[in-house]
Amino acid sequence: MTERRPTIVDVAREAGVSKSTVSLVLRNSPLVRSETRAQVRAAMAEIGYVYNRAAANLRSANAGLIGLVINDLRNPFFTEFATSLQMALSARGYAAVMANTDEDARLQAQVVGAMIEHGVSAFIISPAYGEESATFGAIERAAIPAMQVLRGVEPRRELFPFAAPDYVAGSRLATEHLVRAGARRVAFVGGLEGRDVTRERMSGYRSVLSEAGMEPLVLTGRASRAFGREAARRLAHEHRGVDAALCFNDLVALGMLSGCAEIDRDVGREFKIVGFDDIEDCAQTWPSLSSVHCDIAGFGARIAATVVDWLEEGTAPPADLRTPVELIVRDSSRDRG
Amino acid sequence: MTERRPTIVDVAREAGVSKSTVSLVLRNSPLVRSETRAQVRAAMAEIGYVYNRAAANLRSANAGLIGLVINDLRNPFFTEFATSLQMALSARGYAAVMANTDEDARLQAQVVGAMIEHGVSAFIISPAYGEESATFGAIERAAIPAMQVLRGVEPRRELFPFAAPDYVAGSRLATEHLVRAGARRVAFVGGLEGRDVTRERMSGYRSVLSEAGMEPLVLTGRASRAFGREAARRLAHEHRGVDAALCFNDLVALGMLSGCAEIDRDVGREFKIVGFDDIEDCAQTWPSLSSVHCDIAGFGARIAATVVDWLEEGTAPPADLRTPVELIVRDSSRDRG
DNA sequence: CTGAAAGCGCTTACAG
DNA sequence: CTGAAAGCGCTTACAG
Repeated sequence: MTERRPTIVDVAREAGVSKSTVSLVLRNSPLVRSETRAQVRAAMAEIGYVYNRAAANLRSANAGLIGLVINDLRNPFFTEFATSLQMALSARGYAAVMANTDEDARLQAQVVGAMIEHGVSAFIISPAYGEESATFGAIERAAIPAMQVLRGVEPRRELFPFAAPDYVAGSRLATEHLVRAGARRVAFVGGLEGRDVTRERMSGYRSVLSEAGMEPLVLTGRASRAFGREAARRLAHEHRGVDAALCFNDLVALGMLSGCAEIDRDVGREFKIVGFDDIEDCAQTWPSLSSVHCDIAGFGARIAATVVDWLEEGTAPPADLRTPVELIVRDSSRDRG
Repeated sequence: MTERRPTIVDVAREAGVSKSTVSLVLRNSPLVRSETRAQVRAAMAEIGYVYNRAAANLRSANAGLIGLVINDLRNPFFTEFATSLQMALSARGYAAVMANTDEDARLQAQVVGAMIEHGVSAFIISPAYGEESATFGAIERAAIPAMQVLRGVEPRRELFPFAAPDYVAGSRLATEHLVRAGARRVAFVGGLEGRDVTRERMSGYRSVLSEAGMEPLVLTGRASRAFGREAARRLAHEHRGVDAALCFNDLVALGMLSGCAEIDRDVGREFKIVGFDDIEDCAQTWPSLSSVHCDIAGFGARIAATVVDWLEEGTAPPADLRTPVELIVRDSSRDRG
């Protein structure tokens, strides 16, 4: 089981040509006569040749490996993003080295270092908050193209272009919807203080409320089901006037749904909830969950295309790209029957 | 931004030694005097040297890249597995190239081919059902160690060792629990007919029921929330006698929970539900979901260790490894207050 | 303990 | 259209 893999020299011998010719065939060069090409291909099949990209990469560039570094790969929003991105890359002939950093900037710097050693051609990174200079400094020194997605922590956007769904527009849409649906008091629930994404997802909420002359009420906290559940209880006990909530993300909203079920609070008529991201679960819960649809699958595919174009055509992405979002209204924010 | 990366030759020049010595330092060889080692390390830091694994791999073996091929990466069970595995590999100095195959055997063969070109040192594969020979044939020809996990589709287990949680034991535990809790009629819900995993998760159910002298009722179907939801309705309308269900997995069970909420069927006392896998959501729903805990995070870490040992020590994994499972009883299968 | 040389499997000019 | 030669950045014996 451990005999040596055939190389282009073996193929050349089998096909009766020089190894340069084999190399040209591999690279689909038009210089090779089609007969010769066929001969070479046949020889490759015959002896079971497999291309060695590492060796090729040593001479040329573009290893065809993309590093995908994600702050929380267990969160379904990021999972969907990473999966869609990986599949789109694969369709374009690229493989993805993926790593979860668990929101740990130190771990992030470490995995990025490892990926640089592995010779990735580009990075796509949804960064952890915290000490970012180790990570981006290393990428910069290695002169590897890198995009920040979903979150931007490194301010030099010309060097590390940023792309994300339009969070501000999404929170506007959701808040307008709640106000129009008759909510008297709308809370914003979840998301950690001081982070850009929280700020953006809150800002549309704040401006709509202020336009409507309504008072905001913000409960910041971890973006988890557990926090959402607890928040549902707190709102019911400490803020009886609140009859609607825009959540930082769907996990918080799903937690609130559980919390409301637990305290037997009717969601839809009595209390309205809108999530953010529109992960798959939203359509399957009872009641189903209204959410800001970020088309994260499409976003992933788009980022894949952007990065591949960057590598292949040299067309750098815009410094700050926002993709459109849309509100999906379901039972959690409307009267049903 | 595009100047050439420093190589060991540059380091050697800077440190005033030969490039062989630099190489020995890189490989932590004890042959190098510690003073020299320090000099070399200082030189590397000074000029910003980064190790090029692709080049190293050309001479030696073990690229330190592991291929992780997963049938459904969006499913939280597999996400948790892949993430835990990747993080454990990373801690051991390995990077993971990951790909989702979306249950498509053709796509699987394609990504496996790409990973072989990238020179992965081993595969860990949760295979799609269907035509497996293209995939495993290619791995065999390339002589790359490969483990099948969670599902076994290739029968030659000496060549492609298999590991999974003990599904049979889990379904026994769950069924015994339901019977002991007073269920009169227990259904098995979800899982596609004819697949090994379905068969195993059903077999413990069947044997316990037969020991208890109870009739089985099986509703096979996709392992999705949507199917579970529909099944909850069907059971309520067409099989009124059924007062408990063991689900193929947690997604089906979560769907049943939604379905029961929808038709206002009380889960816990009136109707008992147990899921399988114990994904994170189980503890957060209302009512919380009983489930067979597979410790998938621990399983992922264990597989990482197994494969690394295989590569580094040459200790091949057992042909068929089953890891223990445990039943977590929550509100969905007990009377609460 | 350290250095000079060959070679891993490719690609890239450069001749022909 | 095809071949001979050099080189990518490392590691590996082999001398010293």
